[in-house]
Amino acid sequence: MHNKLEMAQDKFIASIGELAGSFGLNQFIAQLYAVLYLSDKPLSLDELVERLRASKGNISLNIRELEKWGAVKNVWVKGSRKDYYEADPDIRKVAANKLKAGIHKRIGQVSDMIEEFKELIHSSEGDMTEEDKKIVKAYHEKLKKIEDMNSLASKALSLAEKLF
Amino acid sequence: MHNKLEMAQDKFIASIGELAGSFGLNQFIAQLYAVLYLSDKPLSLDELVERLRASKGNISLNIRELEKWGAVKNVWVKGSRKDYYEADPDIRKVAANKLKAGIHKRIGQVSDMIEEFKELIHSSEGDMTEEDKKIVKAYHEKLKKIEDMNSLASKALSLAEKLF
DNA sequence: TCTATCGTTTAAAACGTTCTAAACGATAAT
DNA sequence: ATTATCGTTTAGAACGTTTTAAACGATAGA
Repeated sequence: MHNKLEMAQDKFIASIGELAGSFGLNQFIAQLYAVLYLSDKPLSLDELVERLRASKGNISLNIRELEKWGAVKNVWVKGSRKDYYEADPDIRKVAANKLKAGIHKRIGQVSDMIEEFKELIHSSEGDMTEEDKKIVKAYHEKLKKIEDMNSLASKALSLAEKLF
Repeated sequence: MHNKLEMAQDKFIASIGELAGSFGLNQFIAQLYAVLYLSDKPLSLDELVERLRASKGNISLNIRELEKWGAVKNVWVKGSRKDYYEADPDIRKVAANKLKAGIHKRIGQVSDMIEEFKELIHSSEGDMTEEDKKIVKAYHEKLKKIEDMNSLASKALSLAEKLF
Protein backbone atom coordinates (compact mmCIF):
# COMPACT_ATOMS: atom_id res chain seq x y z
CA MET A 1 0.00 0.00 0.00
CA HIS A 2 0.95 3.70 0.01
CA ASN A 3 4.44 3.28 1.29
CA LYS A 4 5.53 6.74 2.35
CA LEU A 5 2.17 7.59 3.73
CA GLU A 6 2.18 4.40 5.69
CA MET A 7 5.57 5.22 7.15
CA ALA A 8 4.34 8.62 8.18
CA GLN A 9 1.33 7.03 9.79
CA ASP A 10 3.49 4.49 11.56
CA LYS A 11 5.48 7.26 13.18
CA PHE A 12 2.31 8.97 14.27
CA ILE A 13 0.84 5.76 15.64
CA ALA A 14 4.00 5.09 17.58
CA SER A 15 3.85 8.53 19.16
CA ILE A 16 0.22 8.01 20.09
CA GLY A 17 1.33 4.90 21.91
CA GLU A 18 4.00 6.73 23.88
CA LEU A 19 1.55 9.43 24.81
CA ALA A 20 -1.04 6.95 26.03
CA GLY A 21 1.61 5.00 27.89
CA SER A 22 2.71 8.06 29.81
CA PHE A 23 -0.90 8.48 30.88
CA GLY A 24 -0.82 5.03 32.35
CA LEU A 25 -3.06 3.44 29.81
CA ASN A 26 -2.30 0.61 27.48
CA GLN A 27 -0.21 1.80 24.58
CA PHE A 28 -1.55 -0.72 22.17
CA ILE A 29 -5.19 0.08 22.68
CA ALA A 30 -4.52 3.70 21.88
CA GLN A 31 -2.68 2.77 18.73
CA LEU A 32 -5.52 0.53 17.73
CA TYR A 33 -7.97 3.36 18.02
CA ALA A 34 -5.62 5.65 16.13
CA VAL A 35 -5.39 3.28 13.19
CA LEU A 36 -9.13 2.99 12.99
CA TYR A 37 -9.56 6.72 13.44
CA LEU A 38 -7.25 7.57 10.58
CA SER A 39 -8.61 4.90 8.28
CA ASP A 40 -11.02 6.04 5.62
CA LYS A 41 -12.88 2.75 5.80
CA PRO A 42 -13.75 0.13 8.40
CA LEU A 43 -11.02 -2.46 8.94
CA SER A 44 -11.22 -6.18 9.57
CA LEU A 45 -9.37 -8.10 12.24
CA ASP A 46 -6.98 -9.42 9.61
CA GLU A 47 -6.27 -6.00 8.26
CA LEU A 48 -5.50 -4.78 11.75
CA VAL A 49 -3.21 -7.75 12.31
CA GLU A 50 -1.37 -6.79 9.15
CA ARG A 51 -1.31 -3.07 9.95
CA LEU A 52 -0.15 -3.36 13.55
CA ARG A 53 1.83 -6.60 13.34
CA ALA A 54 0.12 -7.97 16.40
CA SER A 55 -1.64 -11.21 17.15
CA LYS A 56 -5.30 -11.78 16.44
CA GLY A 57 -5.95 -12.45 20.10
CA ASN A 58 -4.43 -9.21 21.22
CA ILE A 59 -6.41 -7.16 18.76
CA SER A 60 -9.61 -9.01 19.46
CA LEU A 61 -9.22 -8.36 23.16
CA ASN A 62 -8.50 -4.69 22.83
CA ILE A 63 -11.19 -4.08 20.24
CA ARG A 64 -13.71 -5.32 22.73
CA GLU A 65 -12.31 -2.93 25.30
CA LEU A 66 -12.67 -0.05 22.86
CA GLU A 67 -16.23 -1.12 22.22
CA LYS A 68 -16.93 -0.91 25.93
CA TRP A 69 -15.71 2.66 25.86
CA GLY A 70 -17.97 3.39 22.91
CA ALA A 71 -14.90 4.38 20.91
CA VAL A 72 -15.24 1.71 18.26
CA LYS A 73 -18.11 -0.17 16.79
CA ASN A 74 -18.66 -3.23 14.71
CA VAL A 75 -20.01 -2.47 11.28
CA TRP A 76 -21.41 -4.80 8.70
CA VAL A 77 -19.85 -4.90 5.28
CA LYS A 78 -21.86 -6.25 2.41
CA GLY A 79 -20.60 -9.49 0.98
CA SER A 80 -18.20 -10.39 3.77
CA ARG A 81 -18.78 -12.43 6.83
CA LYS A 82 -15.85 -10.85 8.61
CA ASP A 83 -16.35 -8.30 11.32
CA TYR A 84 -15.32 -4.79 10.43
CA TYR A 85 -14.48 -2.11 12.92
CA GLU A 86 -14.89 1.60 12.73
CA ALA A 87 -13.72 4.34 15.09
CA ASP A 88 -16.17 6.85 16.42
CA PRO A 89 -15.18 9.93 14.42
CA ASP A 90 -15.96 12.28 17.30
CA ILE A 91 -12.59 11.96 18.92
CA ARG A 92 -13.27 14.77 21.32
CA LYS A 93 -16.30 13.02 22.71
CA VAL A 94 -14.41 9.77 23.07
CA ALA A 95 -11.51 11.38 24.91
CA ALA A 96 -13.77 13.50 27.06
CA ASN A 97 -15.90 10.54 28.08
CA LYS A 98 -12.94 8.47 29.04
CA LEU A 99 -11.30 11.24 31.01
CA LYS A 100 -14.48 12.33 32.69
CA ALA A 101 -15.31 8.81 33.80
CA GLY A 102 -11.81 8.35 35.11
CA ILE A 103 -11.66 11.57 37.06
CA HIS A 104 -15.12 11.12 38.45
CA LYS A 105 -14.21 7.68 39.68
CA ARG A 106 -11.06 8.97 41.40
CA ILE A 107 -12.91 11.76 43.11
CA GLY A 108 -15.29 9.17 44.49
CA GLN A 109 -12.44 6.99 45.62
CA VAL A 110 -10.85 9.82 47.53
CA SER A 111 -14.11 10.58 49.32
CA ASP A 112 -14.52 6.94 50.22
CA MET A 113 -10.96 6.67 51.48
CA ILE A 114 -11.39 9.62 53.72
CA GLU A 115 -14.70 8.43 55.08
CA GLU A 116 -13.27 5.04 55.84
CA PHE A 117 -10.27 6.52 57.54
CA LYS A 118 -12.45 8.71 59.69
CA GLU A 119 -14.57 5.74 60.71
CA LEU A 120 -11.55 3.69 61.62
CA ILE A 121 -10.22 6.51 63.71
CA HIS A 122 -13.57 7.03 65.37
CA SER A 123 -14.00 3.35 66.18
CA SER A 124 -10.78 3.35 68.12
CA GLU A 125 -11.54 6.46 70.11
CA GLY A 126 -12.37 4.43 73.18
CA ASP A 127 -8.90 3.49 74.26
CA MET A 128 -7.03 6.60 73.26
CA THR A 129 -4.39 8.38 75.21
CA GLU A 130 -4.24 12.14 75.26
CA GLU A 131 -1.36 11.90 72.86
CA ASP A 132 -3.48 9.88 70.43
CA LYS A 133 -6.23 12.42 70.57
CA LYS A 134 -3.83 15.14 69.55
CA ILE A 135 -2.73 13.12 66.59
CA VAL A 136 -6.28 12.43 65.56
CA LYS A 137 -7.08 16.09 65.70
CA ALA A 138 -4.16 16.82 63.41
CA TYR A 139 -5.39 14.10 61.07
CA HIS A 140 -8.77 15.70 60.79
CA GLU A 141 -7.27 18.99 59.76
CA LYS A 142 -5.25 17.35 57.08
CA LEU A 143 -8.12 15.26 55.83
CA LYS A 144 -10.19 18.41 55.60
CA LYS A 145 -7.64 19.86 53.23
CA ILE A 146 -7.82 16.82 51.02
CA GLU A 147 -11.59 16.97 51.03
CA ASP A 148 -11.50 20.60 50.01
CA MET A 149 -9.16 19.83 47.19
CA ASN A 150 -11.36 16.98 46.10
CA SER A 151 -14.53 19.01 45.96
CA LEU A 152 -12.69 21.73 44.11
CA ALA A 153 -11.60 19.15 41.58
CA SER A 154 -15.18 18.06 41.29
CA LYS A 155 -16.28 21.61 40.56
CA ALA A 156 -13.50 22.05 38.04
CA LEU A 157 -14.69 18.91 36.32
CA SER A 158 -18.25 20.10 35.86
CA LEU A 159 -16.90 23.42 34.64
CA ALA A 160 -14.79 21.63 32.08
CA GLU A 161 -17.77 19.58 31.00
CA LYS A 162 -19.62 22.73 30.09
CA LEU A 163 -16.65 23.98 28.17
CA PHE A 164 -16.50 20.81 26.08
CA MET B 1 3.44 2.72 68.57
CA HIS B 2 -0.27 3.64 68.48
CA ASN B 3 -1.54 0.34 67.26
CA LYS B 4 -5.09 0.97 66.16
CA LEU B 5 -4.26 4.32 64.72
CA GLU B 6 -1.43 2.80 62.82
CA MET B 7 -3.71 0.17 61.38
CA ALA B 8 -6.15 2.82 60.28
CA GLN B 9 -3.32 4.72 58.67
CA ASP B 10 -2.08 1.59 56.96
CA LYS B 11 -5.43 1.11 55.32
CA PHE B 12 -5.45 4.70 54.19
CA ILE B 13 -1.92 4.48 52.85
CA ALA B 14 -2.77 1.35 50.94
CA SER B 15 -5.73 3.07 49.30
CA ILE B 16 -3.57 6.02 48.36
CA GLY B 17 -1.32 3.57 46.60
CA GLU B 18 -4.15 2.04 44.62
CA LEU B 19 -5.39 5.45 43.64
CA ALA B 20 -1.99 6.57 42.44
CA GLY B 21 -1.48 3.31 40.61
CA SER B 22 -4.67 3.73 38.67
CA PHE B 23 -3.34 7.10 37.56
CA GLY B 24 -0.32 5.42 36.15
CA LEU B 25 2.11 6.68 38.70
CA ASN B 26 4.24 4.72 41.06
CA GLN B 27 2.17 3.46 43.97
CA PHE B 28 4.99 3.51 46.39
CA ILE B 29 6.00 7.06 45.86
CA ALA B 30 2.47 8.18 46.62
CA GLN B 31 2.42 6.15 49.78
CA LEU B 32 5.71 7.63 50.79
CA TYR B 33 4.36 11.12 50.44
CA ALA B 34 1.21 10.14 52.32
CA VAL B 35 3.16 8.85 55.29
CA LEU B 36 5.16 12.04 55.47
CA TYR B 37 2.08 14.17 54.96
CA LEU B 38 0.22 12.54 57.82
CA SER B 39 3.17 12.53 60.14
CA ASP B 40 3.27 15.22 62.78
CA LYS B 41 7.03 15.31 62.63
CA PRO B 42 9.80 14.83 60.08
CA LEU B 43 10.82 11.21 59.59
CA SER B 44 14.19 9.64 59.03
CA LEU B 45 15.06 7.08 56.41
CA ASP B 46 15.09 4.38 59.06
CA GLU B 47 11.70 5.35 60.36
CA LEU B 48 10.32 5.20 56.85
CA VAL B 49 11.88 1.79 56.35
CA GLU B 50 10.12 0.65 59.49
CA ARG B 51 6.84 2.31 58.65
CA LEU B 52 6.58 1.11 55.06
CA ARG B 53 8.51 -2.14 55.31
CA ALA B 54 10.56 -1.29 52.28
CA SER B 55 14.26 -1.24 51.57
CA LYS B 56 16.45 1.73 52.27
CA GLY B 57 17.39 1.92 48.62
CA ASN B 58 13.83 2.08 47.45
CA ILE B 59 12.93 4.80 49.87
CA SER B 60 16.05 6.79 49.21
CA LEU B 61 15.35 6.69 45.49
CA ASN B 62 11.77 7.77 45.76
CA ILE B 63 12.46 10.46 48.33
CA ARG B 64 14.77 12.08 45.85
CA GLU B 65 12.03 11.94 43.25
CA LEU B 66 9.62 13.63 45.65
CA GLU B 67 12.23 16.27 46.29
CA LYS B 68 12.40 16.95 42.57
CA TRP B 69 8.68 17.54 42.60
CA GLY B 70 9.06 19.90 45.50
CA ALA B 71 6.75 17.68 47.51
CA VAL B 72 9.22 16.77 50.20
CA LYS B 73 12.21 18.44 51.69
CA ASN B 74 15.15 17.53 53.80
CA VAL B 75 15.08 19.11 57.23
CA TRP B 76 17.74 19.30 59.83
CA VAL B 77 17.05 17.91 63.25
CA LYS B 78 19.16 19.10 66.13
CA GLY B 79 21.37 16.46 67.64
CA SER B 80 21.08 13.90 64.88
CA ARG B 81 23.22 13.39 61.87
CA LYS B 82 20.46 11.55 60.08
CA ASP B 83 18.50 13.15 57.30
CA TYR B 84 14.90 13.90 58.14
CA TYR B 85 12.18 14.38 55.61
CA GLU B 86 9.09 16.48 55.72
CA ALA B 87 6.16 16.70 53.34
CA ASP B 88 5.10 20.02 51.95
CA PRO B 89 1.88 20.62 53.88
CA ASP B 90 0.21 22.37 50.96
CA ILE B 91 -1.04 19.21 49.36
CA ARG B 92 -3.20 21.10 46.90
CA LYS B 93 -0.21 22.93 45.52
CA VAL B 94 1.78 19.73 45.24
CA ALA B 95 -0.99 17.91 43.40
CA ALA B 96 -1.78 20.87 41.18
CA ASN B 97 1.85 21.36 40.20
CA LYS B 98 2.31 17.76 39.31
CA LEU B 99 -0.90 17.56 37.31
CA LYS B 100 -0.34 20.86 35.58
CA ALA B 101 3.15 19.93 34.50
CA GLY B 102 1.93 16.60 33.23
CA ILE B 103 -0.97 17.94 31.23
CA HIS B 104 1.08 20.76 29.82
CA LYS B 105 3.69 18.33 28.66
CA ARG B 106 1.08 16.14 26.98
CA ILE B 107 -0.49 19.05 25.17
CA GLY B 108 2.92 19.91 23.79
CA GLN B 109 3.50 16.35 22.73
CA VAL B 110 0.28 16.25 20.79
CA SER B 111 1.15 19.45 18.96
CA ASP B 112 4.56 18.09 18.11
CA MET B 113 3.16 14.80 16.89
CA ILE B 114 0.76 16.53 14.58
CA GLU B 115 3.38 18.88 13.21
CA GLU B 116 5.70 16.02 12.51
CA PHE B 117 2.99 14.01 10.83
CA LYS B 118 2.10 16.95 8.62
CA GLU B 119 5.70 17.43 7.62
CA LEU B 120 6.14 13.78 6.77
CA ILE B 121 3.02 13.89 4.64
CA HIS B 122 4.15 17.05 2.94
CA SER B 123 7.60 15.71 2.18
CA SER B 124 6.10 12.82 0.27
CA GLU B 125 3.71 14.93 -1.76
CA GLY B 126 5.93 14.64 -4.80
CA ASP B 127 5.11 11.12 -5.85
CA MET B 128 1.49 10.95 -4.85
CA THR B 129 -1.31 9.45 -6.81
CA GLU B 130 -4.70 11.10 -6.93
CA GLU B 131 -5.86 8.47 -4.48
CA ASP B 132 -3.10 9.41 -2.06
CA LYS B 133 -4.05 13.04 -2.25
CA LYS B 134 -7.59 12.19 -1.26
CA ILE B 135 -6.33 10.31 1.75
CA VAL B 136 -4.06 13.15 2.76
CA LYS B 137 -6.92 15.58 2.55
CA ALA B 138 -8.94 13.36 4.89
CA TYR B 139 -5.97 13.21 7.26
CA HIS B 140 -5.80 16.96 7.47
CA GLU B 141 -9.41 17.19 8.45
CA LYS B 142 -8.93 14.67 11.19
CA LEU B 143 -5.74 16.27 12.43
CA LYS B 144 -7.56 19.56 12.59
CA LYS B 145 -10.05 18.02 14.98
CA ILE B 146 -7.31 16.79 17.23
CA GLU B 147 -5.65 20.19 17.19
CA ASP B 148 -8.92 21.84 18.15
CA MET B 149 -9.35 19.44 21.00
CA ASN B 150 -5.81 20.08 22.11
CA SER B 151 -6.12 23.84 22.19
CA LEU B 152 -9.40 23.49 24.01
CA ALA B 153 -7.65 21.36 26.59
CA SER B 154 -5.01 24.03 26.86
CA LYS B 155 -7.65 26.67 27.54
CA ALA B 156 -9.35 24.45 30.06
CA LEU B 157 -6.03 24.05 31.83
CA SER B 158 -5.44 27.77 32.24
CA LEU B 159 -9.01 28.14 33.43
CA ALA B 160 -8.44 25.47 36.02
CA GLU B 161 -5.23 27.16 37.11
CA LYS B 162 -7.15 30.29 37.95
CA LEU B 163 -9.68 28.28 39.89
CA PHE B 164 -6.97 26.68 42.02
C1' DT C 1 -21.94 -33.82 6.37
C1' DC C 2 -17.54 -32.13 5.82
C1' DT C 3 -14.44 -28.34 5.26
C1' DA C 4 -12.93 -23.59 5.46
C1' DT C 5 -13.13 -19.29 7.62
C1' DC C 6 -13.99 -16.54 11.28
C1' DG C 7 -13.33 -14.47 16.31
C1' DT C 8 -12.37 -15.80 21.04
C1' DT C 9 -10.16 -18.01 24.78
C1' DT C 10 -6.20 -19.53 27.36
C1' DA C 11 -1.79 -21.08 29.03
C1' DA C 12 2.58 -19.79 28.77
C1' DA C 13 6.32 -16.62 27.24
C1' DA C 14 8.23 -12.08 26.89
C1' DC C 15 8.74 -7.79 28.61
C1' DG C 16 9.42 -3.65 31.36
C1' DT C 17 9.19 -1.88 35.86
C1' DT C 18 9.93 -1.92 40.62
C1' DC C 19 12.22 -3.62 44.60
C1' DT C 20 15.71 -5.57 47.28
C1' DA C 21 20.11 -6.84 49.38
C1' DA C 22 24.60 -6.01 49.49
C1' DA C 23 28.49 -3.26 48.53
C1' DC C 24 30.15 1.19 48.77
C1' DG C 25 31.82 5.96 49.89
C1' DA C 26 31.39 9.56 53.01
C1' DT C 27 31.17 11.48 57.41
C1' DA C 28 31.27 11.58 62.38
C1' DA C 29 32.35 9.55 66.75
C1' DT C 30 35.66 7.20 69.71
C1' DA D 1 43.40 5.76 63.05
C1' DT D 2 39.65 2.88 63.58
C1' DT D 3 35.03 1.93 63.89
C1' DA D 4 30.19 2.97 63.49
C1' DT D 5 26.56 5.20 61.26
C1' DC D 6 24.64 7.24 57.53
C1' DG D 7 22.57 7.60 52.45
C1' DT D 8 23.36 6.10 47.73
C1' DT D 9 24.30 3.08 44.06
C1' DT D 10 23.76 -1.10 41.48
C1' DA D 11 23.18 -5.77 39.79
C1' DG D 12 19.99 -8.95 39.87
C1' DA D 13 15.47 -10.91 41.70
C1' DA D 14 10.61 -10.52 41.82
C1' DC D 15 6.56 -9.01 40.10
C1' DG D 16 2.58 -7.72 37.28
C1' DT D 17 1.16 -6.73 32.73
C1' DT D 18 0.98 -7.47 27.99
C1' DT D 19 1.47 -10.38 24.01
C1' DT D 20 1.56 -14.38 21.62
C1' DA D 21 0.59 -18.93 19.52
C1' DA D 22 -2.25 -22.47 19.47
C1' DA D 23 -6.47 -24.70 20.48
C1' DC D 24 -11.17 -24.08 20.23
C1' DG D 25 -16.15 -23.30 19.11
C1' DA D 26 -19.17 -21.32 15.98
C1' DT D 27 -20.89 -20.32 11.57
C1' DA D 28 -21.26 -20.48 6.60
C1' DG D 29 -20.36 -22.64 2.26
C1' DA D 30 -19.68 -26.79 -0.62
